[in-house]
Amino acid sequence: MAELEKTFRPAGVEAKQYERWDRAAAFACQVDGNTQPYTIMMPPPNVTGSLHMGHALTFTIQDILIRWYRMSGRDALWQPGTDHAGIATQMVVERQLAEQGVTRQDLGRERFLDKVWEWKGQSGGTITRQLRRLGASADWARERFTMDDGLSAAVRKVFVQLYKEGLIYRDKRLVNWDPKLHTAISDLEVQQQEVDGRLWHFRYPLEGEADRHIVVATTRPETMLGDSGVAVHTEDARYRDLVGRHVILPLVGRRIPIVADDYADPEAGSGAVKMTPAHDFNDFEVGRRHGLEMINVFDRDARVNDNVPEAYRGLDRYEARKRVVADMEAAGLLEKVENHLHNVPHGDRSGVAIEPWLTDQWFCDAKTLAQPCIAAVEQGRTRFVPKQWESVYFEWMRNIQPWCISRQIWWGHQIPAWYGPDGTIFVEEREAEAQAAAQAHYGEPVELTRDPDVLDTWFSSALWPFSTLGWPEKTPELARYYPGDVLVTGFDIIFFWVARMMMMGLHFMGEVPFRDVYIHALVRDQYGQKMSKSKGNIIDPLEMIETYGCDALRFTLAALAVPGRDVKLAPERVEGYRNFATKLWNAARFAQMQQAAVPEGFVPAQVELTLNRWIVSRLTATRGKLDEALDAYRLNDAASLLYAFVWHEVCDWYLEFAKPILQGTDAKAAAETRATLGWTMNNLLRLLHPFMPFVTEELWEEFGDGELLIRSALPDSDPGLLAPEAEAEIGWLIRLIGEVRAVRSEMNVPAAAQVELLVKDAGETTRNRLERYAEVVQRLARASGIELALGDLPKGAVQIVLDEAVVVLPLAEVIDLEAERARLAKEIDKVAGELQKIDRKLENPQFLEKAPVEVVEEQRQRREDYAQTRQKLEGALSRLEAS
RNA sequence: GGGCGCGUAGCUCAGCGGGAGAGCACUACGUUGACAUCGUAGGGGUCGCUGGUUCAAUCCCAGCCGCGCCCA
Repeated sequence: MAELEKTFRPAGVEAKQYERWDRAAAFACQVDGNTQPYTIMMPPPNVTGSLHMGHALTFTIQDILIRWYRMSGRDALWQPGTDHAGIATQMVVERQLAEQGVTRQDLGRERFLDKVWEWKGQSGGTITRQLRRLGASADWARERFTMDDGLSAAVRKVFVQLYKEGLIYRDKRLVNWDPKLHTAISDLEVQQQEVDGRLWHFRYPLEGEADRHIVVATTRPETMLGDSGVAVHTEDARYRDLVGRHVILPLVGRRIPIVADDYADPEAGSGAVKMTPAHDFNDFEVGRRHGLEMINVFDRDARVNDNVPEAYRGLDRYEARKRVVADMEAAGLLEKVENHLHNVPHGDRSGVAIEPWLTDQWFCDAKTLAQPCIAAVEQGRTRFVPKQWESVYFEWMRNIQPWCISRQIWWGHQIPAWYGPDGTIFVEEREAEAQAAAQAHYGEPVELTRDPDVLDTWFSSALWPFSTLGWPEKTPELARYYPGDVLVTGFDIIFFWVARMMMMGLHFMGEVPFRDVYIHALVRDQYGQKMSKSKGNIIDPLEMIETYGCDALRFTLAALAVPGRDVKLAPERVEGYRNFATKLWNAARFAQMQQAAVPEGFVPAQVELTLNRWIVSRLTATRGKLDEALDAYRLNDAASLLYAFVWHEVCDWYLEFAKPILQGTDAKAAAETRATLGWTMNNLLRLLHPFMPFVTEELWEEFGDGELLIRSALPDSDPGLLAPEAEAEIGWLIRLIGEVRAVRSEMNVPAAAQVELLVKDAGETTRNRLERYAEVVQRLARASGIELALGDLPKGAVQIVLDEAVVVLPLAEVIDLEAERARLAKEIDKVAGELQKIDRKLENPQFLEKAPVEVVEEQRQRREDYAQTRQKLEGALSRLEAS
């Protein structure tokens, strides 16, 4: 490889390396292989989507895991794809048509769907293209779309089977109706929004006692047109005599009963509540209990319909509200109006207030399907990380409501249900089968009409963990990759994906769809605010990639991905990790200049120099800790380990210590160090690759073995490579240099000045080490020479205590004696303070008796170390006083 | 109202029973051939408050104060 440039330029490298991986089919799983699979089902992003920071986080995490386990020797499958996003996609295409003045009704269903497919062909690949820029190593050859033929067949089969098992049914119930999009939506697609509203208190006159009233309060006056009762609490003494009597509904004139029901809160307002069973979920339940009439007063646009007095018909619900209030006031029946902050349900796509509306819809019996899902998590067959999310999951699953799965739109899986002339329903996978069933039912062929509705998009997403593997066919993929190892997603999606994939997976596969569910946090801005267009605080991942490089963004996200905590992102963080990439790049550049390379047959266990044994040991230790961190989904720990190892061990010390050897006269030592440096680069690139795939693959061209890094193995984790004695020795060396540097700096010794080091009281080990590392110590501590101090010390010397020895810097000309005295005194104080704390413990009989022996032993050891240090420091101080 | 979580250095956060840590920011010095997207050193913390448990509490428990999120 040509000489590396001075800085790493991500742009060209990213495109080039991704292309190499792609060409080599490096993302492909090995269905016929015999290694253990590792499977991640990518929660399919919305086909209309484009990459935002939340995607960047979740897919970076998934990619790190998949690359790590691929390099661990597992047969990795990361199944990618997109979902068809029924409402969102239909809206996009309808908006385009609207620009040409065309509605979907103008085109008709079939031609409209052609348009949607056309749009999907042109624009549906945005998000997956952007995922590639993020470095996602998904098995793109296996990409699926929820509307693919195979996945659609799976949807029909599931629908039919659940219908025949009684777990899907048609029912007339209140649903969340979106009056703008004209479709029902599920509870989960409804967002509560806080609204500054009003609370109107109305007087309803009692039947037969027109001057006596019962006061009800409402935030939605227009719904009174559909009132069919008033409820009071069973125990409410104020109204006891009124229960069973009637009021005359003002403006309408309807006679409606007063019922006793514990839903009415005696503490709230007057204690009496109006009941509109056809337009409120709570009222619906109360109405059912008391047989109240369900009076639907709105049409599909939420305009008042013909079930009300003529004056209000055709009014929009908000116009109707004004009108009702005005008329009530005019009639003297408006008692008071209060300001009232309350939550109003809004459609998450349309943004308009949802109208609870009585319609015929298809429902899925989620409660029944949820039972095995609850058990699976209770039994630990699926595990949440972090664990506390279990309770959110349980809470949802245990209180789950029927799932409304039909949507009154065109884009999606049309419900495989046909109606006979008398409305009899025939649910079959294909029309011919429905025809046959109808013929059997009626005794003759009849004309059937297909249900025009489509299914909730999440109905098909729920099948993703097995439909993408070929189900209902018994494919080798299905046998091999189900269940998956982990589902990675944000907590806001537990109900959408996790819960529903669990339901369908358990029901149709008889086994959980994934062993682990790793829930990560949301990405917020640096102030902890949710990123949103209206706040203008969006950080665009693609912009970050362009500015700092993909590796920097990925490493940042990994470093901030603490389980169970929100990710607060600031561009400066990305910049910092860009610097890290540069640091790595320059270390590699140095290694290249030194012609570092792993020679044929190099065995790291056989290196002899302590320095080389040290770095082999450190790398091996780091690798072990990385394994633990990844296993626990602690990507932030993994990122810090890598950062600290590369920067603060390899760059700060190993390279510096290696320099004199590489440039020295001992050819054997130089050769071994060149080899070990090559080995170190080679192996740290492997460790870093899942986190920073591009820069590492690029450098691998220099330090690798000709194969692609993405397909290489992680380093050997042989504990035999650990070398505690080498770690002790190099640790001592680092401390020595650090202490000398600190003292020089504190004493304001000019950086360029060389200072002699004298060492007093050195034991044998220290003497040997001093001899061995004289050259590096001189170089890194800017020492002119190192001598053992045998006789008297020079006057005005600075003294450093290092274990049993005292390092002396004769700085008579430079130092301020008083300052040095103060420095030593301060250190003695610090050490004395520690000693005092330890002594208090050791003198406490309770401590000696009750604390574990190893803790007591540890404290004794610490005491001894501190005592030695204090003695040495005091010696140093008295020598200073004497001089 | 119910539930979950968070308050540790100026900022962003690790740690979560026995020695207060990192990154960034800040200050001083420094271009010695990998790197100024850098190097060396340094300052900076009653670990929100109050009690309790314990030989020992930033860490466990309770209460309080402040903040966030989810569900109703």
